[in-house]
Amino acid sequence: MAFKSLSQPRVRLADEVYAQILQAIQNGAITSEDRIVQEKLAEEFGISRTPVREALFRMEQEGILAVAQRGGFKIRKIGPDEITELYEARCSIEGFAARLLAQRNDKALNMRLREIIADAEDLKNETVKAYFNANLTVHRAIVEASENRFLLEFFDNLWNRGSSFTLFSTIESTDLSKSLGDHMALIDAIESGNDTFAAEKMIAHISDGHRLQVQSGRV
Amino acid sequence: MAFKSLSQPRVRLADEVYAQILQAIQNGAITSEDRIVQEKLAEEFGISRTPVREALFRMEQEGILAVAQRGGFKIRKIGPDEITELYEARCSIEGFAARLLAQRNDKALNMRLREIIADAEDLKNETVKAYFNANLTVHRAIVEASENRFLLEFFDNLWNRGSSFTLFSTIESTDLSKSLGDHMALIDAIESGNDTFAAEKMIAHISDGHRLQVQSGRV
DNA sequence: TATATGAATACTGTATACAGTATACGTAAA
DNA sequence: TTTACGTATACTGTATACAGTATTCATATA
Repeated sequence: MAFKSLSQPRVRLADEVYAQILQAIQNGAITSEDRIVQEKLAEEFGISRTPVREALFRMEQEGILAVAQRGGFKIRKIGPDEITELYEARCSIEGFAARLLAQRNDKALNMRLREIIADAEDLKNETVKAYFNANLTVHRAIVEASENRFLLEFFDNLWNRGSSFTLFSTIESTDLSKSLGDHMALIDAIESGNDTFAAEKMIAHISDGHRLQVQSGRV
Repeated sequence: MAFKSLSQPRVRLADEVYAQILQAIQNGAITSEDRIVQEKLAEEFGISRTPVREALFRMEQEGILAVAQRGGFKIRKIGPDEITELYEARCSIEGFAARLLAQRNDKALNMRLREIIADAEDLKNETVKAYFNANLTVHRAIVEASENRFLLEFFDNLWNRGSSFTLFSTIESTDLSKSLGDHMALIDAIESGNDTFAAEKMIAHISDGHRLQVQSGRV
């Protein structure tokens, strides 16, 4: 009789702290007005400063947090220039992912992506948060399907920044039906097997999203 | 009379440790056979474990180091699949940088890039290391010129991995004259103002480098 | 000779102490 | 009332201690 393996990597408090801070940023419990101080957070968690400090450094390195005036960290805000660059970086990562998928031209995979898009856009609640998650699910599925761990790591890096939540949410929920068509058109382009065309379509899609951002005045 | 500002950010030991470890990896003082242990390194540096530990975590997060069997870290090796993905990620980043430069079509900038290429490829010593540095200088200049901080961060992330030194060195130094032409051809493509063409040229150039890697049997 | 077990050592995660720097606040003087 | 200065507090970087887990080694037994 075989037993189930009990071997597990050692769980670190720093990782749990990281996850909780990230969640607090995403659900608004920590805002861009807040100053995140090692000692204060350690007291809140009831642990020592060491794992808190390690988690905060990791988030700083990932661009989620920045050093605050008077000590501590804050959610890293980005200006219009950096927002443009963030969208450009998305074009680079996700455009190339589309290119790789078009080269592979895997029909079953493309069908699966269509299902993911349909599922993700079947929203129960048309809130900003629900829309952000749907958009993230779709775009991440495409990059994940490219099976390139670096592109996925860079994608997560871009989307995990605290400001991304508000940035990448669709501007108006009334765009939903339009957006649904847009995503399926991406799979159409991938299915064409033309890698440059697929990349261009993804780049155009993301650039459109950026244009909507600028037009909304949110930046 | 005005005085020179003395205000400087606080220097951290962890940053100095990071720089020294990275340099030791690049010049071969630390090899892929070595196991890097927090306590051992702290003793060598004559400091406590805390800054060493922070530096090692940072390198692990950047993909330079990986957790070793029996404790400690080692240089993160990558297999053939990951090498392919690393070149793909380069295509994504550097291809898009070329695209942005073609869109900008700044003649003075392009001239400056030509000078950088000529300088970088005027090698005094045709060693693997010299060649790696020349190649890095050229490719990084192009990404830096794109003025997108995310692309540059991702570029550095890819090139800073310990294995990158051997990966991205040109196979044979006799390729030098060919390589020199290749890089200038990239600027030709950028100067054409055709963004898709410039991107394709960069992608082809990097793919060629990957093909040479595979043919050399180094992977 | 091979295997099992106990002890020693290696290594790490976290807690806490200490020292230094930055900032805020209260008070006194102009 | 404003400014300057001293003190208190905030905050952080690093050192060191402690405890737990993993690995290695030596010895005993089969």
